[in-house]
Amino acid sequence: MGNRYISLKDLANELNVSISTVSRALKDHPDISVEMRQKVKKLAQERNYSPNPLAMGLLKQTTGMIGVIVPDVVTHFYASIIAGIESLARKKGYFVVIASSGESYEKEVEAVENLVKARVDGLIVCLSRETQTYHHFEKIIEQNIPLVFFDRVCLEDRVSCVTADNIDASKRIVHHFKNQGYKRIAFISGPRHLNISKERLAGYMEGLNEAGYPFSPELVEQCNLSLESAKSAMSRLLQLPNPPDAVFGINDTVAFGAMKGIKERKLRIPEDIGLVGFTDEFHATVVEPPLTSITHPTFKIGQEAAKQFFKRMKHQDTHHVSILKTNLIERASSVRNS
Amino acid sequence: MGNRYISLKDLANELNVSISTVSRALKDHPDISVEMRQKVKKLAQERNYSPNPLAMGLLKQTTGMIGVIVPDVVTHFYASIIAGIESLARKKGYFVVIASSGESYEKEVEAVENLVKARVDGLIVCLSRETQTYHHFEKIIEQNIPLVFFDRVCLEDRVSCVTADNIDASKRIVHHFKNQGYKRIAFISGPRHLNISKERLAGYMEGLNEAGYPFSPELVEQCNLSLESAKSAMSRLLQLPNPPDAVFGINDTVAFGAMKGIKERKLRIPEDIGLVGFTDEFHATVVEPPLTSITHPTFKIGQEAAKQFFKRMKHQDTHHVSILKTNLIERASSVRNS
DNA sequence: AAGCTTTGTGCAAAGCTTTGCATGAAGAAA
DNA sequence: TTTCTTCATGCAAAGCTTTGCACAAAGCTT
Repeated sequence: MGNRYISLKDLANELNVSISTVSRALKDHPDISVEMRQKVKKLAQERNYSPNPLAMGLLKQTTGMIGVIVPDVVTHFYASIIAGIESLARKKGYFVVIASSGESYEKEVEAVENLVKARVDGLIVCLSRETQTYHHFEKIIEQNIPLVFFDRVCLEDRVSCVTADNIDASKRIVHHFKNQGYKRIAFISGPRHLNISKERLAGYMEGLNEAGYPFSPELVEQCNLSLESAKSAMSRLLQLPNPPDAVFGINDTVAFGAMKGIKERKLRIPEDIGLVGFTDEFHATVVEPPLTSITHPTFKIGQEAAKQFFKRMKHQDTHHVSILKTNLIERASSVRNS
Repeated sequence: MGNRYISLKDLANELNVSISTVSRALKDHPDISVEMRQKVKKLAQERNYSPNPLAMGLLKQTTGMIGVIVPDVVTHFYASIIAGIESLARKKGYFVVIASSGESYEKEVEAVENLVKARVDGLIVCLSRETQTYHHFEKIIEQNIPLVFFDRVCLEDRVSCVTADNIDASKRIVHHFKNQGYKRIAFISGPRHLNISKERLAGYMEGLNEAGYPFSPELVEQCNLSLESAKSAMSRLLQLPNPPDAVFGINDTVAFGAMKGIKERKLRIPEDIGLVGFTDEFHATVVEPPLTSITHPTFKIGQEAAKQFFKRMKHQDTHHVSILKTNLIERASSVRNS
């Protein structure tokens, strides 16, 4: 019936010893006699004692919580990364508290504030698509609170970051298209200020260069990373006087948006137009046709982010940029002859 | 530089007043003079004071955390429900801590223990597919810890539960198939002990009855809710001497597994075989052909679960079974003539 | 037997907040 | 001037754990 948890005090009273004796006995402190230790442990077991994390936290000045901020929680990409973070956190006895920015700058700032007020031990963050100023994170850095970014990152010179090798990946996509005989390769990018946009664009251009293809500015379209805006971007590309015969979308949602746009025009994939996404494994296989894509090792990204986080927890002045290798997996959406 | 948070003590020292004065001033306690209140508030603002939740928690015996246990976190269905829970929790100043059972009974038990040790204020749970005994939850009930189940539920007579109207939904699926001219309707179910299996089977049978269709036991297949096992179940159905011309899968993963099984045999959907899922909105639209399905109001389920949770927090001895209406959305996978 | 070491426990502070009760001063009433 | 209010503020306990230091008793040495 009683809701109350058993405390050291309760055990101490019952055994007629002091709280400190109980505390030490439970930790096998050598000062305590062996019989006492056993007696205490037995009772603790019976009463189902577990130490109060609030008291511990107060003492140790730590909550054992990691705050994670993502643009949204329902996209498989983020859900899977969160799962990766959590797998490591749990091992270390930490909890993960998730906040969603909903791709909004204001909500991101708010989430940071809330999590800090809740005294999380640190933050793991993927920037919202709107975020262009970083005061809120600079404050975190000044306060010496561990901070790790992944995928969409900033302040790389001061905090740990985990990203995919975007340049290399984009280059490989271009080469893959070339191998499959595609000639005019378009790129649907995201907001210019995001590192993923910059890096993937750079890789795309390097790839074109290496492939001996000309760079046509009209083949680079912008979108805000939403499905709808990606679909419009695709439509614009298809309305070009000289439309592309291949498209590379900057991330999973964009790839789907592009696919919808293509299907709407009754064009065939991969015959009329090749499509490659920058996507996580799961989504790529569920659509029709299966999407050729650079697949992110999402779970691993999460784990790496957590790893960097704990490294930072140990060593105040550490930070590190992890660049994870990606995989180009060829599927039906861009393979013409097989 | 300094990592330390400002405490009431710091403010008190700086102002040469006592901690209690500061505490009361911040809450506009009438005992404190107006000037003092203003002075304190100003300094608190400047120093960016925020109360330490650990100390508050210790005092109030509450952590402001809700533990949520789901079979997995990457499935859109659960992710979206969690988002629903969180939206309400956040409003009330609570945090959500997520644990995944991975569909394993042991891990579920472990998750319950861990969350209780972490002193969550209560639990919102969807059972793992393996869970058949409920000791771990009965213990929670005895300890008077608020508990709410959703989707896969148990102990309905003692705790709040949120489910879809499974019987009604299943009936509607059968009628829909009949309207589309399908004659032999199969059902791929899950583990028998789960309420969703029982209820959806019941609805299926009632539906057949109402439709004037005979019930053929061989048309009810069992699977363990994994994609693979659902695919095998589908294969078994297709190998029947008299195979079905319509299939209804018990949930989203099963519907996808069935779809894979059907495609593998080069059968056409909906021409050769109709398919209806019990799915959340998102997945249904991303596959090809788009899946007719009973769509769960996932976000709303989460919100309702949270609502019941807070109701229980207020009133010790409350519990309530919420049954949410579902939607049958007709899409290409089961519509023959349109 | 006196003094020293060893062994086993207890005290109390720190970490932070809230809140009932006490205290002190100032002002008002007698 | 004395006593009683009133007003503003401080004290201390509670909530729980860890840990440095103090203390007491017992056993040992000389």
